Amino acid sequence: MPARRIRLQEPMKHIVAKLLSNALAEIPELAAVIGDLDIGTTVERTRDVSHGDFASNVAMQLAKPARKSPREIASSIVTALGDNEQVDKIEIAGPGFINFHMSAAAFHTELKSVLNDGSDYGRQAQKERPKILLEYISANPTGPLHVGHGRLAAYGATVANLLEAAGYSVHREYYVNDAGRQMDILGASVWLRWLSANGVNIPFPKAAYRGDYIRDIAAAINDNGIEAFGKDVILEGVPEDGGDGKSDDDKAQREAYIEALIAKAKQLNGDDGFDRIRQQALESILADIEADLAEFGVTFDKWYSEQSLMKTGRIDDALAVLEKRGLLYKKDGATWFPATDFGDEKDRVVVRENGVKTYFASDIAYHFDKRERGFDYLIDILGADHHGYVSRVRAGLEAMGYQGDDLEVQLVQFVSLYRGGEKVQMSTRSGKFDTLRKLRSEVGNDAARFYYVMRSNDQPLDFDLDIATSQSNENPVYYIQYAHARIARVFSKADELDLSWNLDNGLASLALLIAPQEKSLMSAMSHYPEVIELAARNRAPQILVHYLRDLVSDFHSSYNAHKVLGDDAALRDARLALYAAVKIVVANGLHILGVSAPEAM
RNA sequence: GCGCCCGUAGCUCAACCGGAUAGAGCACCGGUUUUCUAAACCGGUUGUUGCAGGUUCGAGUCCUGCCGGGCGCGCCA
Repeated sequence: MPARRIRLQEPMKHIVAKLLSNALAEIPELAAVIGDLDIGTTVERTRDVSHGDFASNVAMQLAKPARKSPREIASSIVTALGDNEQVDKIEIAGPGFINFHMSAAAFHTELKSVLNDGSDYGRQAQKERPKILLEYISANPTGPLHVGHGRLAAYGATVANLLEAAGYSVHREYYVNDAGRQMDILGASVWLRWLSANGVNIPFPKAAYRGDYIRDIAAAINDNGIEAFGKDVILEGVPEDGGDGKSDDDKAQREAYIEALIAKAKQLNGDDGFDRIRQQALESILADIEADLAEFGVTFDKWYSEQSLMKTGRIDDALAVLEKRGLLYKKDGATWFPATDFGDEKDRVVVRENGVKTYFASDIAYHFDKRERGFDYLIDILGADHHGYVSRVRAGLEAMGYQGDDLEVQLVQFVSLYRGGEKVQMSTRSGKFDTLRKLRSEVGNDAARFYYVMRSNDQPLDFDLDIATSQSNENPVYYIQYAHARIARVFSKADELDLSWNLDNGLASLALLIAPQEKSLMSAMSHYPEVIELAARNRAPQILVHYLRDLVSDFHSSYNAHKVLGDDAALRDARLALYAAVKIVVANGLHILGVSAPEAM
């Protein structure tokens, strides 16, 4: 089989932009006032078919600098545009829009590109820069992922796919908070559950990790060398646990209790012994998270460990850089970073009075390290509750000598599950439906991936389990997948009927596709590369979701209106060519969303 | 109190660095298959874009104030 030649076709929109640029270049008085206006951004798809296929508002944009009326400018541009085989008609309309009616030949060319490029259709040529580092999820490794992390996962993975399709190099990274106090709490939690399983029952701290998975980890750890100390030995000198209340006293007492037990765990097991428990717990949880995500189609180029950041001295290095620049000061025994000098609202502690470096110190070092590793542009995808960190991490980057603008943060709002019209409670204790794994097993990976990105990330998401699991027309993910399966069925039916598809004949007969449904389907299909570009630029997967639904709707209309496997071979082959192309576009779009494109349903 | 995000049709949501008459799905009503998958299609109804101003050729989109909701404001992570 000959290698298929991949020719990365520019989106149709760029064709129009290029025509406009060429025309403008021929009009000196306009060329002089374009400035940094990007002609491409003036071109958009029309909403109304009577306005043609594309419209540009460039004449309106240039009206002010050129000090002429928009229509006058439009008129001279249209004259300079002249004739082109890809454009049937150019009109000036409304306040000064230039409307382009594309030729059938232009759409046929696009259809051929789809068939030629196949799974690469819609992919743009590789850009050298910026090299993007996309960090997402980065959930603490203290337990299984919950449904909120699922949204971060689906959103991050899809944005990464979109950016790659748009030609960027994307490095996917998960930051593992495997250092610090919470790891101690995790270790102590597992230790106490292990003791309990070995007959030593210590009142389980309210501030510890209480999930059942902790017992499972405790049961599974290699406990060689761990000793079941007596209750009185362990509790000696340890204060009582605090109450359930939200008062500062209760809180402080709960902290004191777990803190004392952590100290005891280290003392009795030795630092090495406790470290072994802690690391086993961590590895077990990380393995679970990684497997969970892999099943969900979410993978990373690097799992970046906070421990490694410490061990390699990068945190100390970062603090040394700040120190050298005079950007650290002492107050109340702690070391502070003057974040207010860089636009944050408060100064921040980087080393606590007790000598322990804060999470923020790691964060500065980590983001500094990202830039030092050669990534030009950093995107962090965070839960909406983390928005307070944005300005301080930016401040850190700036203090380290980079631009704050090098860091973009996309915040993802919370997820609520609904079943039977009722909000599903997700507290860990009543915990019917808290984990991503449970959600995936109930609704399936496809529906979960799809629903998570169906809404804009800055809107809270109401995830309706009834709709996501229903196999009906209420469920958009099935609607789209069904179109793909339907097309696959047409081709297998053609084989059954011995109506083998002649591609060349089909391509030569595209001019027969003149039904309104077919024309709008061809037009819709040609949007795809622009949709990818737009969705990538806006970090907005829902744009792709909406597009696919619209595209598929056009397909279903066409399918219902026109029988494909008819007697007229030329028309049949042309329609099969169209459907083959639609199938490719649907598959490509679903692939970016991480949703399967089934051949049969 | 201060900061960030949000407010669009009965419901859930779109709307491309500001563009032409603000669009879909669901729900509701009626219709379509001797034909390639009816998980489909066709037709019908839905708006003071939270409120009030401002910026301009043009505002759901930008600015100001207010109302309503979410989140954040630790020597926690």
